[in-house]
Parts: sequence; C-alpha cells; structure tokens
Amino acid sequence: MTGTTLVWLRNDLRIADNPALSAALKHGMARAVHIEATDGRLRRRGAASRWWLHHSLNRLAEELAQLGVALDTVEGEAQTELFKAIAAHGSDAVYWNRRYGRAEREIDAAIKARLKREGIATESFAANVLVEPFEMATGTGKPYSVYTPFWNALKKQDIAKPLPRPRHGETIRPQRVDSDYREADWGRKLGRHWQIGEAAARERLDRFLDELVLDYPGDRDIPRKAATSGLSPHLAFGEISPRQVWHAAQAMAQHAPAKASAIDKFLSELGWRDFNYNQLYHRDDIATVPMVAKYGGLKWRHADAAFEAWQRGRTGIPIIDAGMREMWETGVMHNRVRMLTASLLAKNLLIDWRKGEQWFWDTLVDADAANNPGNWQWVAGSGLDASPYFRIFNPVTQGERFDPAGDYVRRWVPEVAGLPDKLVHQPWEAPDAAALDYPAPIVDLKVSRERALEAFKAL
DNA sequence: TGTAGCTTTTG
DNA sequence: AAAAGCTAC
Repeated sequence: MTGTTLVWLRNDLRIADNPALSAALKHGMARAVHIEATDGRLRRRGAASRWWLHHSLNRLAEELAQLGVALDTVEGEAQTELFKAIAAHGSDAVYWNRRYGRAEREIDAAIKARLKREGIATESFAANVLVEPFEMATGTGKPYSVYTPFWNALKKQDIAKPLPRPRHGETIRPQRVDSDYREADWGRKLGRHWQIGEAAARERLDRFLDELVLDYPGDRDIPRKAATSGLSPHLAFGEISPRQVWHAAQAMAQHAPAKASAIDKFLSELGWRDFNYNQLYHRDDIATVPMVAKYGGLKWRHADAAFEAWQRGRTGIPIIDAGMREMWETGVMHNRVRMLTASLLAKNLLIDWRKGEQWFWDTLVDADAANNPGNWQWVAGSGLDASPYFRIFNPVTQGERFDPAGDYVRRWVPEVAGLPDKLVHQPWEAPDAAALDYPAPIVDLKVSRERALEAFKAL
C-alpha cells in the first residue's frame, strides 16, 4: 500500500481524459489541489476568468468527491503552496499535466527537481494539446512558422485517444471550495449565458456535432447565428480536452460522411489552438513581444479617449460597438467580430495591440494564454503566418457582408435598431443622424486606413 | 479570413 | 449600369 498521491490541477479541470488524475487513482489514494498562483512571473488571471474558475472548481469538487478525491483550492506562490499540501497530506507522489508557457515550465521544472531531491515521486503527462509543441518540427528541425504545413503535419500525427473517466472510488462529501470569492453583479450577469463544467462542455460538443457542424463552414462567420461550437471557455479551463474534441469529431465524420468536410474545417480551427501553443512554447512572451521583430518598431498612438470608447462600445461604429458590448455582457465575442474590433484598434486607431489584448484578457471567459495574444498578433500583423499588414477590415463592408439584415448590430446596439438595413452599419449617413442617441464615429475609416498603411509600410 | 480603384465583361 | 476581374497596398 502506498501513500496519497497529490494531483496538481491547473488548466485541466476535468475527470475524463485527465492522465494525471487517472494515474494517481491507479496508484492508490489520491487528493487534488488547485493553486491560484501568485508567482510574479506568471500572468494573473483576468476578472472574467476568475469568475469562471470559481464556478468550475466548485463543479469539479463535486465530481471529484464522487471518486473519493478531495479537492483543495488555495492561493499563493506555487512551490510554497504545493509543498504545504504535500506535507499536510503526507503525499509520496505528485502528478500533473504539462503546461507550455516558459515561466510555467520553469516553475514546474524547479518543483520537479525539489521533489526528486526530497524523494517524492513525480510524473507529468501530456493532456492539454493535440500534440505537444516539442513533438512538432519542420524538416529542418525548426518550429513551424506557417500554419498550413503545421496543420498538414499535425493531421499526420497520432493523436492520443482520450482516457475514459476513471472508475469510482468511495464517494466522499464534496469540499466546499475555499476562497474569498464573492459573486458580483458582473458574475451574475455572465452566469445567465453559461453552463460551466465538464458535463456542460461535453453536452455542448455533442450538440455541435449532432446539429450544427454541417453548417459550420457556411455559417461560422455570421455573428447573428449560433453556428460555432462555443467550446472556447471549456477548452481554456480544460473542462474538455482538445483530444476529446478531436476524436469525437473524427468518430462523427466516420459515422456521418456528409459531415466530414465540415468537420475538417472545424478541426483546422482547433489546430490553430495547437499552433498558438507552439508559438507560446518557443517564444519568450507571446503577450508582449512581437513574433516578427520588425513590428516592434511601430509607433503606436496614445489615444486614451479613443481606447476607452473602444472598450466601452462607444466608437460610433455599430458592428464594433456590438462586439465590445457582447463581450462585456456575455464574456465572449463572435470570432469575426473579434477580428474586426482588433483590426480597428491596431490599424485604424493605431493603438498598441497589447492594450487590446489585455482588455480581452480581462473580459473574456475564454481568455487563453496562447490563443488570446496569438490571435491579437495575427490581426496586428506581427504574429506568425499573420494577416498581412495591408488587410484592414472596413467594418461597414464587413457588417453588410456578414450581418446583412443588421440583426446582430440591432441586438447589441439598440440606438441604431430603428434605422433601415442600408443605414444600420453606417448610421452617420442617416439624414437624422444627429438625432440618434449614438456617438459620431471616433475615426474616419478612409483616412485612418491610409494612415495605417503608411505606418505599417514604413517598417 | 481584405479593400479600393481601376478595367473588362455582361446584360 | 452593374457585375466581375485584376492588382497594389
């Protein structure tokens, strides 16, 4: 008989396909700990993520209790808190699933070294990406810098089959998650839009594959439609693993060949997540350093009033304001509108993309350390295989193309709801524009487009 | 996964 | 006159 194995949970808040948890239960008695780490080198979670985390941990504690596993939740420096938990429970082994940021890897490596010195068994597992970044390299041994060859190589890899839910142990009473978290109005508002936790994630995946995926390629760009999977926050917290998504989707493609090409399109978007994790793994700090060095020379404008108008959804450009308000209200924003709002900030407004990235980090429930900065760098042109600098979205044209009847804009920007379709994306053209309770646009799209082309071309 | 300005084609 | 095609940014 062995002692207690401690499972150190991070962004892997699930029971099924959790290799560290499964291995610990095989080993004998298990306990779990989640440490909200305050290490200075780690990026602090944003406000929307803290809300989601609180509820996700509560759901997980109930699930773990059914397996006889207690979950402790603490806040503090990672190494200190982990060794406190080891001492408190007399653990003789510590397991975790790997993470890929540089600071996280260094912290984990230091802890692993200390565990070895102290004679405590330790093991880490692959769990949170399709293929681990160090398994992916081009023919010349370098990290991929272009998505398409990365994706083609990824598809050829043997993607691990997800592990089943581990067998039940003795059910225990769930721990109350111990934190000073207090539900604020904002959290109650977000709560109207989400079911949190592993079971909800699985239901969402199944419903998407059953009912939505066939129309995904055609409808995914239409923000009015709920045509996307909606899995992003569940993936960000590891309530579902990308391997589970991958294999469920492949099984559906086998079972329903008519859906195969749509499923391939969907999975290629999941592939971007792995591509972003590859960037995170190989670079110092994806959230602050341009992946392509020459973009570091761009002279960003300091325009506080414009930035605040952007944050609050008061730019006077309906589809931009709709997106920013959708994010504030629900904790997510439709993907196409993310591209539009980011392009407006980084290009038309020439405001540093890192400011926008930080706002998204704070307000998105799906804020992800690789995807959020990776996608911002993509839009800003400084990322790997990024959008070319001269691609500057026109939010009027984009609105007319992807929200032709104006439903999306009318939902989030009631000030323009009464305008006819032709004007709803450019209310400033309305004869009685001044009478609307809606700001005039904070930038001239044509002039600011020219300015951005100049600034980027100069690099 | 773009836009704008121009030219050419089409009805 | 509008749609479609082409090309620089």
